[in-house]
Amino acid sequence: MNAPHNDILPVSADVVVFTMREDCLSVLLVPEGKRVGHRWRLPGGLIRDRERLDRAAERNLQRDTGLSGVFLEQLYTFGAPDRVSEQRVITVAYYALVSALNPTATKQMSIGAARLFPVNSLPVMMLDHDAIVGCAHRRLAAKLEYSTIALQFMPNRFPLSGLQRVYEAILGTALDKRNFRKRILALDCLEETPDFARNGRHRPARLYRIKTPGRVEIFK
Amino acid sequence: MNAPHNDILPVSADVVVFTMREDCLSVLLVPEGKRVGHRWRLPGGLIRDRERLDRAAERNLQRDTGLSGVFLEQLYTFGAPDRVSEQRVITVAYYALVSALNPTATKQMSIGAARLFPVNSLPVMMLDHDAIVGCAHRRLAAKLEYSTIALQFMPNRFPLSGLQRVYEAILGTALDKRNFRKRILALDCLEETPDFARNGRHRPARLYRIKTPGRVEIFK
DNA sequence: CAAGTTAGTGTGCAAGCGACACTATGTCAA
DNA sequence: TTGACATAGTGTCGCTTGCACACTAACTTG
Repeated sequence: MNAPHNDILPVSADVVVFTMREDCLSVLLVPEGKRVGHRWRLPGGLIRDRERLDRAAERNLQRDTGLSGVFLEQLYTFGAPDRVSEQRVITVAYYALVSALNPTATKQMSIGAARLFPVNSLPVMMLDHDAIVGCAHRRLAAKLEYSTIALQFMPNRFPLSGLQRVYEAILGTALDKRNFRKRILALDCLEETPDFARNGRHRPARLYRIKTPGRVEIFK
Repeated sequence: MNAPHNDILPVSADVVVFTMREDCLSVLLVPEGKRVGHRWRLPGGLIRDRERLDRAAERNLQRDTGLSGVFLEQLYTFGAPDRVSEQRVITVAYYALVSALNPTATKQMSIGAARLFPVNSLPVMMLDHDAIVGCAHRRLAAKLEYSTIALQFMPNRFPLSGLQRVYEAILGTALDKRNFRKRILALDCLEETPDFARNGRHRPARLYRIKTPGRVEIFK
């Protein structure tokens, strides 16, 4: 019996995976079908009976893209019935942040048919997935102001200018270098390493490391 | 066939209704059953096929409590399977704010078996409904800082001291009168009326009115 | 060694925030 | 009528915070 029982609905957990590619905030999408001219969709899929919501998001993300062990937070639940053609689906949307230079994640992401798209030039997407991406982008930008969430994009060691480029890519605006450094260092969430990044014909940049990796601090 | 189909789940929309009673932030609950010693639960119920999520919240809220036309926002979606005894239910939680002196709402609320409980002395509740109320309370307190959401609790005309008591009840802390008035008036969301509240043996208080009722401003 | 490129640093001003105490105006009771 | 009581209403000062703003440092490469 495939027809939905009354008041019992399919529920999917879909994930907006953000990562930084070439200083551009990008989203990981998977093809909706195999034909040419297909649309794209968020990685995700149906939640199983007796499965935790966040576990369902992780599982479907791994199935669709190979990614696992990433930072994941619930975003919003979408469920307007007019969003669908045939079968109504409720979507519990999550967003994930992936470090750009995480080799494991990068390898995982490049395995399947998934592709990265810059958030400012997204392809045609299934259902209301474009609205979900927009919602996630706004949430992410808002969280920059009162949390250390942007550190999730950073590799183990990085220069402050790299972090600044992350902020600028998400916010879509340029930031003053001095004010940015003052503000970030005042958070007391980074510490100097003895090392420097030597690349390019210019002065090397001090590398920093996150004091408590994997932990997102909220400050009001 | 009542057993759930695989990957098809019951989804409920439940509502945390906040209102102010006797200067105390309170939540509207309905009895889980009719026996003595029953637990209490949030008003809410299953989402129907082809029904918008927020419409389902409104419909179930009206059915359980008689309330309608209130301020309603999505809170979070809860769905750990261990939260349940028999049947796993996913809950899309909403929160609603009701003006204390709204006679229509007050009348509606007093019709059924629903009862108001101060948020600091809640009864034993079904499933994880206590966690949902806690989550809603934290969200509400956070929104006081960057929005005019508290005005949803106020009647048509009210003194500033009344609004201050709302803030204090939600935050659980006392606020300085002069700083509070400065801050609220600086938002430019209220305007004086020519009238005063004359109650009690003391100086009457100027009554204010909301410039754009029904509209919650966000200021970052 | 000159040109090019990014790293790194401090100050001053304006706005906002919190601490803080007294006068004003009504009611009510003696 | 007057005194006691209760809440309304008002301004300043110091501190912190946010923002604008320009130059020197250090490396690479030709």
